[in-house]
Amino acid sequence: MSSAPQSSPDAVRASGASALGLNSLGIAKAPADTRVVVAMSGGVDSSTVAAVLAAEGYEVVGVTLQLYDHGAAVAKKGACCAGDDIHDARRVAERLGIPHYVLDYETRFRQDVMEPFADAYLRGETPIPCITCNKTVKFRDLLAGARDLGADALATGHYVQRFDGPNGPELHMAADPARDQSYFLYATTREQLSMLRFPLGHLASKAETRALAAQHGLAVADKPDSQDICFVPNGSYADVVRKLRPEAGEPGEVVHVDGRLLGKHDGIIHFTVGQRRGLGIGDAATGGEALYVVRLEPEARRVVVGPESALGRQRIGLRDLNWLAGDIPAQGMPVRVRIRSTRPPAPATLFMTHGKAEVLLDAAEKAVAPGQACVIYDGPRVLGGGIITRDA
RNA sequence: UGGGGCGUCGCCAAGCGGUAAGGCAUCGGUUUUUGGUACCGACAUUCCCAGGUUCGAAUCCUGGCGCCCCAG
Repeated sequence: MSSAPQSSPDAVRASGASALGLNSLGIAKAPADTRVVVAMSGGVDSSTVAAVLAAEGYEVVGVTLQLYDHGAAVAKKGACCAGDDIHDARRVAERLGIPHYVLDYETRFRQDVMEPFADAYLRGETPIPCITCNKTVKFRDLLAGARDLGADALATGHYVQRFDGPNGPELHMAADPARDQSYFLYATTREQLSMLRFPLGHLASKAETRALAAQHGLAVADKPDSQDICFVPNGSYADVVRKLRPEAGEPGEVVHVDGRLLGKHDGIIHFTVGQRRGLGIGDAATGGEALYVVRLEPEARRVVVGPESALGRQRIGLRDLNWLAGDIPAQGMPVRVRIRSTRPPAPATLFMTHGKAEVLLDAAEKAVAPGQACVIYDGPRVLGGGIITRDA
């Protein structure tokens, strides 16, 4: 027995949880009387969640969202990948003997995730569709669907932890820092959090998840991790943008920060701040130094490039702030922030002035891209976050 | 057609008789539940062309060709 079943998968921090009669999901009911909807993507993680909860005796209902159809979204011949994953989810549910529903969310996914994704690129931003998806389709719509099904909780396979703190639910990083997905979930509201459960967040590694999957005899135990944008099958997100917004792809100029015209590009949507490769100015007199995209000027359809030294930014404006903690003092609040998912949080100060959130990094970070998320932490706890704006 | 300089990978560039550095770009891969970054690997049997000298030349000689500068 590697992982003791009695150790709660969604560890409840409040001492004496069991004394209060709470089950492993922190709900005051016996597992058999607790209905949990599991968002099953067809991958290892969510399948394992379903298996573990079912084994603990919960009344598990599997739900899989049909979000897109490759045949329609992008011109791709052959099988529908979304279909394969749905099939995998169904097989897991069958094996576990739990009911399984497939909800057709294609329309709202297109409207709430894919189109905003394309529009962001047209504005010269670099969107994170996964965050938009979590925020809308999953934790707004699916959560509502779970309520309609009479569920007590909605569980997912995300690597993030939820604790019941003194002032309500808290969102924390996963126990395994290498696997942590809190960057993608900062936009979850406290209300959503109260019903959400993340049973994998406390695991020490993904290997444990795969081991659990194998233990429960799941065929998906060895399924490769998913990566890249789910609705972009061939790696070319620009194709998807053009398909959704035919007016994208207007050519423009590539200009050096020192004013020199270096060349032309075939659409601002192909670029993001910090990007080095694919600038198409190899023959230009660059003095042999690497050039990066420093900023995008969508109005002029201009891509401004410069040396690595021109990439730093210390002040970051945020919009659409989601805040999960208490008041932000007028004189600012010392925090740590992530401006990309793969780096550890860096020290900064958060200011709230005239209802506008702004972050001042202790040290400049390179390649801060508008449209990306800036997630704010206090140690492992997620305090909130927002979308990086273009203004400095 | 007087004088001087130069022609090495797509771009920049080292080499100066001993068997083609490096950077940029490009391509491939790894990392990554976004984009991007970073990292790893691949990238001139050949040095404007043709002869010659030499055991051996991108490096020396001769002749072409092509650029650039100065003077006319």
